[in-house]
Amino acid sequence: MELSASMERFVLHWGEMGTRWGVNRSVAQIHALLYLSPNPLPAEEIAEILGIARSNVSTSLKELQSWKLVRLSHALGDRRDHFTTETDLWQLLLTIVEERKQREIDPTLAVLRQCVDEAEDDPHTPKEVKRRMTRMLDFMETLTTWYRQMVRLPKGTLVALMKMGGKVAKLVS
Amino acid sequence: MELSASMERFVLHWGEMGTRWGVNRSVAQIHALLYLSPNPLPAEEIAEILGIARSNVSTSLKELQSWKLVRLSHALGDRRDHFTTETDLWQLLLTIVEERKQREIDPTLAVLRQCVDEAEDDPHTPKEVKRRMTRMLDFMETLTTWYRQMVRLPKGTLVALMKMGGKVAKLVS
DNA sequence: CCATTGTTTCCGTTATTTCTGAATAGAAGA
DNA sequence: TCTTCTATTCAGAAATAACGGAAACAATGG
Repeated sequence: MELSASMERFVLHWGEMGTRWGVNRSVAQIHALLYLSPNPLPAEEIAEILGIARSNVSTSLKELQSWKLVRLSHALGDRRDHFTTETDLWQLLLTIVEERKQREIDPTLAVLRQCVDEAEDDPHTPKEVKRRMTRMLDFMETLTTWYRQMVRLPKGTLVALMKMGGKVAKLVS
Repeated sequence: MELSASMERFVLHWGEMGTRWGVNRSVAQIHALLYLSPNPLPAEEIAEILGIARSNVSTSLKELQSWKLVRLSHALGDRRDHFTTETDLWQLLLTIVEERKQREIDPTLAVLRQCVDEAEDDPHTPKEVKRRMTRMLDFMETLTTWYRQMVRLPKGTLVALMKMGGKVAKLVS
């Protein structure tokens, strides 16, 4: 496959965005390419299209697989692995959020609990500081509780709720 | 100010999290420190506490100010600038989201529109690819529309909605 | 088995980012 | 005006991350 101008723009921009969110450029580019590609691509071809080393593609695909963003597939009569990514963007979003939660939010909650516990009866930590740590913990717990409930809803409900936008506010009043 | 063990843990972890989200370690550490600090801190003191160069603190504070996460303040009889950060975490979240939207989402939408336009009558871009670009654009527009409506609600309403959790789903059925 | 094809790992190189210390600029007070 | 205190800028050093190529490894088919 040869990239058209707009495909190239898409892929390059995605790579750029990746770096701003803590994902390296190659990884993000590969993800973008797979998202656009109508058919699964073998690593070799990804390397060619993006002009990066085959080994780099291998590493990046492993990374993407660890994020559950890329799946393996095979074509008849072809020994090579082919790769695809989720094309349902709602599902994609949920996967990314879930994965980041597990990798970053959960450990952060653990650290916060540890901080709050440790500070509890430590005379070196000012009262106000304890209060702020506790507030941060509570805040993040509120958000994750909300997240857990939202993620459990059927996807259709979720989409419908979002499309309602501000109208949900009526519920509160 | 001297950091207690739990304060140090908090600050270090925050720094670590920063790097995972595209914010550099010093910037995130300074933000964490200011969040904990009961009173505004001068740059000099921040440098001492965190053990980083004064110049680095200056740069990082500028960065934080550009994100609207840090404000300047002054103490009587002290020529030095002092710095504080938002302690209302809802407000903090909104600020970060708004800023990232402006810096990353809006430009991405622009690029996506450009991609879709350009691909429109370009024979080199397969039909399916066009469809996927369009789907991405629609998806991100749906999310930002939702965001714009949510952010307009009074903070109390927002909090209340979130605390309701999955119960809002009743609205849909 | 062996040859071939495909994949991953490893390590040195390159590129990028972050950080520091020195120099500079700017304010405030004497 | 001169001095002192504070803040910023900047060039290079240090640290980190990304990348490529070679070699090792694994799987398949003959």
